[in-house]
Amino acid sequence: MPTLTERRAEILALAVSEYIRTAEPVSSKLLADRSELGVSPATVRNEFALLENNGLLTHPYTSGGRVPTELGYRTYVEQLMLEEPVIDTERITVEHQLHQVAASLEEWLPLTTSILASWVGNVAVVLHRPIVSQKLLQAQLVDLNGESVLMVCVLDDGTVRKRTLSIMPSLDQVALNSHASWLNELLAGSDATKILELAQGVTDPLRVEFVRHIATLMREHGPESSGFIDGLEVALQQPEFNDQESMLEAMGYLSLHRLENVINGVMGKSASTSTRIVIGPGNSSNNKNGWSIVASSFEMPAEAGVIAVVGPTRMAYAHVLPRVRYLADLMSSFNQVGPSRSVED
Amino acid sequence: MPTLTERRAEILALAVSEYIRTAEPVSSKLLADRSELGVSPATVRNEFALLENNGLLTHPYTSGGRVPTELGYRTYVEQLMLEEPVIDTERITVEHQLHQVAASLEEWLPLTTSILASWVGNVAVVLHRPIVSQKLLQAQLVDLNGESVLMVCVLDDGTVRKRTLSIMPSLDQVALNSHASWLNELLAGSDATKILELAQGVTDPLRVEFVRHIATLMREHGPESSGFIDGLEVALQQPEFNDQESMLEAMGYLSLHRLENVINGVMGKSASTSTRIVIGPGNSSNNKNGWSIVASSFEMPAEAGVIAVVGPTRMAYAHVLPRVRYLADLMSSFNQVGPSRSVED
DNA sequence: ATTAGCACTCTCCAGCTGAGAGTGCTAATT
DNA sequence: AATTAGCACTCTCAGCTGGAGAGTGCTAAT
Repeated sequence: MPTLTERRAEILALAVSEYIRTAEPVSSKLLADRSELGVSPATVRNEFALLENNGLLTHPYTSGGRVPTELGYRTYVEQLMLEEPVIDTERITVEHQLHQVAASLEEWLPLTTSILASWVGNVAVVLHRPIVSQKLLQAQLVDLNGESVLMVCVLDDGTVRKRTLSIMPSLDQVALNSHASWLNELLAGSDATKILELAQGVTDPLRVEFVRHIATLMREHGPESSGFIDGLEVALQQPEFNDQESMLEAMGYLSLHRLENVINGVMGKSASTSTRIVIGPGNSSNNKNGWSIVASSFEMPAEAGVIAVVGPTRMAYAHVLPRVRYLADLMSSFNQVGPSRSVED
Repeated sequence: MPTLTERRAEILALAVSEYIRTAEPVSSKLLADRSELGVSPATVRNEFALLENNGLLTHPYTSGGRVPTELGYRTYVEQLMLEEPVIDTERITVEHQLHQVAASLEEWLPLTTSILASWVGNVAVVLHRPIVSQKLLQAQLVDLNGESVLMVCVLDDGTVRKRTLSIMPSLDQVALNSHASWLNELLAGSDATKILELAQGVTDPLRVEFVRHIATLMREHGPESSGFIDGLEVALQQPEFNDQESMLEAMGYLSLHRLENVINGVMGKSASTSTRIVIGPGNSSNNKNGWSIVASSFEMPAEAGVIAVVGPTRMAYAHVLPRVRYLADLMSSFNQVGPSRSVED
C-alpha cells in the first residue's frame, strides 16, 4: 500500500465517498467544482491517472469517470474515511425502541437486526451463541393426553430444548415425575458427553432411552447458535441490483445460512470484542460487484454474538461502521435479561 | 359464467394451459397446429373472439396472441382442467425425505414447505396452530447462576414458552422448586383467563408475580401459530418478475407475515379439511399480474394447519393442486409424533 | 506545477426501419 | 351454415444510425 501525497489522498477520499453516495462514476470536473481543493479538473485528472496506476481507481470505460477498486475502498476505509458519529437523536430513537419490547433475548435480537437494517439501508445480520459449553440444568417429562410424552430440557445457558416421545407402556404424570427427578439427580450439571458416560451404569431400558434422548437433544444442535436477518428488501433496491440476474444472485448470497458461515469465518480469528470490515471477500464469485461485510462482536454474560451489515462493496462505510459498533457496544452493555433494567413490564 | 360449446371449452383449456406453460400469449395458429382440433387457425380465431366477448381471454395488444383473464383462469380451474396426478416415484421421493428427519413437528413442517416449494417452483407456505385452547400443563422455575430465574411453561398442545425473570431477593433452586410445585398444584389444567382468576386469591406478592407472568406468557402470543415459507428464490425466477420493480413488489407481497393473514382469511370460512384455489384475490394491488393461492388445510390430533402455494395467476394449477392436496392429506395422516412410525431414530 | 484547449472515445437515447407475428374481415368453399 | 383461404392492417421487437453529451488524455501555454 503506497503512501500518497496529501492532495492525492484527499482526492481519493472524495472520489470514493462521492461514488458511494451517488453510485455514478465520478468525474474530474465534479471533484474540482464540488470541493475545496482549489484546483482545476485537469489537475484532478492527472491525480486520477496516478491513483489509477496505484490500483486504487479504474474506469469502467474510456470516458465516464472513475470508480474505486477494492483496494481503493480498503485504503479509504483504513486511512481516509471520516466516520459519521451516531448522533444523540439516533441514540435516543434506538434505545427507546429497544426498551419497548419485553425483556428477552428472543425478542430484542431480531429487533436489533431490524433497526440496524433500516438504519443503514442494507442487510443486517445478528448471530448469537451461548458462550459456555452447555450443561443440563433440569429435565422435565410431561404427559400429553396419554398418547405421548414431551421431554423438556433446560440448559445452563437458558435455552430450552424439547422433543416428543412415544413410550410404549404409557405412563401417568406421577410416574413421569419420578423418572424426571431421578434423571435430574443423576444428570444435572453434566454436558452431553458426560451424560452418555453416565448412561453406561443404567440398567432400566426405559431410563436408558430417556438419557439417550437427552444426550441426543443436547448434541444434535451443537451449542445452539441462531441468527436473524433483515433488510433484504431495502438492500435490493440499490442500483447494483437493477436487473433480475444480479438480484437473484444477491438473494442467493444473502441467505442467512450462508452468511452465518461467512461471518463466523470473518470473526472467527479474533477472540475479543472487535469490529472488522471485509471488502470484496476475495472476488470469488464472478459477479462484477462484490460484497462487503462490516461486523462487530459483542459479549453478554452468557451469550456472545456478532452484529453485521452485509452489502455491496459500494457501502457507506463511514455511516455503517459507527452504527454497527454502537449497537454491538449497546448489546455488550446489556445484562442477560434486557436493556439494563429490571423485569417489570 | 356462461356455458360454452364443447369445442369452445376445449380451445379455452388449450389456450390457458399453453399460456401457463410458455408464459407467451398464444396464437390461433399454434392451437390449430399443435392440437387435435382439426380446424384451421381462422376458426380458432373466431372462437377466440367469442371467448373474448365472454371475458375469458384478452389481447395485450392488437396482434400477439391471447392471454387468459382471471375469469378465464377460474373457468379453467373449476371446469376444464385435467389434474396431473401425483405419480408413484414422486410419492416415494417425498415420503422418503420426510422419513429422514427426526420426528418432531418443528422439523418436518419446514421440510414439507421446502419440498413443496421446489416441487412446484413457487413459494410454499405452511401454517400451523394448536387446535384446542391452550391450558397450562406444568410450570418450572430454574435458577440461572443466581442472577435470574428462567420460567418454563409447558402447554397442553406440547408447546413450550419461556421467560427470564429477575427476582429481587434471589432464591436457590430448592426454594424455586417449592414455588413451582405450588404453582402447578394451583394452576395446572387452567387456561390464561382461569389463571388470572385464580391469582385473585393469592397474597404472597412474589407468587402473584409468578402467576401473572405465566398468564402473560400464555396470553401474549395467543394460541401459538407459526409458519414456514420457502421457495422465494425459485418463484422469482419466473418471467413475470424480470424487472426490479415487479420483483421488489413481489418480495413485499411474499412476506410470511402478510401471507399468514391472507391465507388465514382464505381458509377461515371453511371449517373442515378442504382445498381451495383463489385466483387474483380481487386485483386489489395495481400491478398487472395478480396473485393466486392454492391452499389446503390439514388436521392432526392436536394441531391444525394450512399448506399453500402462492404464485402469479399464471400458475400450473393442474400440477400444483394435486400436490398440495396430497401433502395436506399426508400431514393429516401423520400422528403427533411423526410420519406414522414410532420414535426410534 | 498547473491549467486551458482540443481532439478523441465512449455511452446513451431517440428515432427509424424492416421483419415477423397475429389478428379481423371478407369472400370463397364445403 | 360453418369453415377456411386470403389479405390488409396493426403492433412488437431487434437492430441500426446519428447526434448529443460527458469525460478523458495529451499537448502546449502559463
